[in-house]
Amino acid sequence: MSAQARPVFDEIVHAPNRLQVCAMLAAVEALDFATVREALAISDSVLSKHVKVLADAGYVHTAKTPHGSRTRTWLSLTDAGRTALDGHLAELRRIAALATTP
Amino acid sequence: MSAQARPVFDEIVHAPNRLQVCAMLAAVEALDFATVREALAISDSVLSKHVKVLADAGYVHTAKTPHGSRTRTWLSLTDAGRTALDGHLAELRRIAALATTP
DNA sequence: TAGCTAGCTTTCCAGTATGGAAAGCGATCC
DNA sequence: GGATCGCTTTCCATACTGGAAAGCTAGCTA
Repeated sequence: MSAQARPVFDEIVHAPNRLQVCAMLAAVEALDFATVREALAISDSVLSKHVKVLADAGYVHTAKTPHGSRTRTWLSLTDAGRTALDGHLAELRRIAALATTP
Repeated sequence: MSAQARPVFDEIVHAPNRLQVCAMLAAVEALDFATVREALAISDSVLSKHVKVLADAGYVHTAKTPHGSRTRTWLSLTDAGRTALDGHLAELRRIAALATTP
């Protein structure tokens, strides 16, 4: 799966919080907004803005589903998002490899 | 050697250009200013500022040596720098591991 | 129907980071 | 005394972050 993606440094994915969001989402089908927000310990507004950045980039898909009486927003990584994350992680590995004396 | 450093996310190391500088320096004894600047394809001022940030954090040591008639500035990772880099890479690996479905 | 609430969104408002260009500076070289 | 090299620092403009607060919508509740 994330075997050999083309190493591409992706600024959108690199931001600390977004990197974590992407990594969390990559492991599962979907996660709801509140779960991610609590995992990262950031405010609603901040997560909302990061999700918007990822969604605008086409990396994350959001879906609102009725949950009990309320609505719940589910976040999931799109194919493009997975490709971007894999590529970015590959680039990080490449850079990390520089840190190892030949 | 960078086997199991304590995973600590380091903002100073995380910035793209600085991450590369640290990774490059980790692999060798030292590199000179111009070599690093060309490798990253950034301006003098930008590299100088990043080096200053790393030096202020105690992560990089700079030394000027006479080279021919001119002076050359050598950059090298300090022990603290290596520890920070190793810890940061460990944290990135930890995050990356989240991206792998259990 | 008029509130009230949960669950995001958007706006507002700093504070910080980044980058290039240009000006500086000390040490040669001519 | 210039001109250069090799960084440093300053200047300036843009972009990113984050929290607080105001907004919005849908579904209760009285």
